[in-house]
Amino acid sequence: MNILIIEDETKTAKFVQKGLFESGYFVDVVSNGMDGLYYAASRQYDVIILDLMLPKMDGWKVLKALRATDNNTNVIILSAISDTDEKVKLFDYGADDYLVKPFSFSELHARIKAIQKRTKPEAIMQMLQVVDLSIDCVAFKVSRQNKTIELTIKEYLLLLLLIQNINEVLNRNTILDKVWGINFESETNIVDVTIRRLRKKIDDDFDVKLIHSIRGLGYVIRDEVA
Amino acid sequence: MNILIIEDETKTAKFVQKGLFESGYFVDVVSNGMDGLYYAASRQYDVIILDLMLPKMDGWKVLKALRATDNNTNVIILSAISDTDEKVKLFDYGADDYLVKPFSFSELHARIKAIQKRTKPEAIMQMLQVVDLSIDCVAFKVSRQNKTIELTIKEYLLLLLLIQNINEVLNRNTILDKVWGINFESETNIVDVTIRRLRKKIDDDFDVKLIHSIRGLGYVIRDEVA
DNA sequence: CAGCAAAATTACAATTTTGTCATTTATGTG
DNA sequence: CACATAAATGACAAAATTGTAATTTTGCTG
Repeated sequence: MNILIIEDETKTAKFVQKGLFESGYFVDVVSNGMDGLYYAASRQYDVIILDLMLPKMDGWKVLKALRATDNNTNVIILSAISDTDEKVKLFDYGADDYLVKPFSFSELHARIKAIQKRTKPEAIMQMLQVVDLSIDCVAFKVSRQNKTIELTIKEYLLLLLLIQNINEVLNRNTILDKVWGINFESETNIVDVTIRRLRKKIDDDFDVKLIHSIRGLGYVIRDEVA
Repeated sequence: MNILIIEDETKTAKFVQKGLFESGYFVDVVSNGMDGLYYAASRQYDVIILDLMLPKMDGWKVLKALRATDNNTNVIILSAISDTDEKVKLFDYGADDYLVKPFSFSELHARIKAIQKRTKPEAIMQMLQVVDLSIDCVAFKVSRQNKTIELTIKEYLLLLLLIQNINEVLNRNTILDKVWGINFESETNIVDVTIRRLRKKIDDDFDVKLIHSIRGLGYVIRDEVA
């Protein structure tokens, strides 16, 4: 997932870039329209975030030039004002979404995910979601409530297994088999330990717990209140 | 994974129940057709294992009644005899599989897994492919010419970055930024080293090289002959 | 509520990964 | 071909991950 940000206000650009990078996107930033057009032409982006007010060539012209060259990358417009007429005209020009400054990162992120879903329904498949936890399988990124969580491979594979079998209790032998490839009798308690380490990262700091122990059986991640 | 066993022979029922439970399934057992229908209606099962010979209401009637109520849970029939006509008729009635007594537990288990696979199509997975190298992002598996390759996280992220920008030369700073999050000047040669380690695993044993160095610029993975 | 077994937790040791640095090899240029 | 520079390589140390084992806590059952 590649995103191009065309924005001259360094503060906004940095803020958006940081957030997107942490959410697992690849992000390029340019500070004027000319550079933006050049980047947009030379690489395949999934979304372009375009500020309307830019030096040299404003956002309107950039958008027009983009569409004139048959580039139909999704464009999200950042505007300083909320003006319905402007909005309508921008959509006519081929904008895909419109966001008024100032905005929160989660707002922007929601718009991007919505666009992604709209245009590439299968791309969303690489994102798994449970309650407020999301996994980007491709980028190997996990986050809960927009907070990035760093997992090790074992923790990640365990989490993935539990989520792919959501609401199903998996016993230790099944987990040992799928995550560690151990399909013979074993005295190890590595599942317990890894569950512990995973919980520390994805559950300890949150009120709603995702991982539940089922005494005598195993573990389960639930998205329902049980 | 919930399974309902409708079987009056205690011995067979116990034997199947034990095996399935130890394999991680939730199992309910009832000993006659009436109870079976009642259970099937009140809970969502993934598979129903139905004996043909039952007191009160035989397996035929149970199956018919099930399908009449639009319950299309997968049904595996247990029959005492092997009869092609019977089999055909049962499939007409809506059975999903057919097993002749006596059977081994592993036979039954294989049928259950087959049905599972048939009804729940491919798990959510994203596959990336370049030449003869493929990446299963979800399972975190990489292979080339069907040989499994074990990568570390850094190697994996580097590979992914190169592949997501296939045929594009990425310079060291870009790579440092995207894989290591280092977006300031740095004297490190970790990119070179990790490229080396990656090559050892994905290129050294193969004639066609995927990773190419571009002197003065950076690295690229190509799927075209250059 | 006592006793037991399961699960959680912690500390520790073994192993693997990661990054640095020094050295060697390769490539392009005059 | 000699020089300069870039890239490749190998050895090492630091850091992180992984698995084991012992201990504590929790939950169930009589």
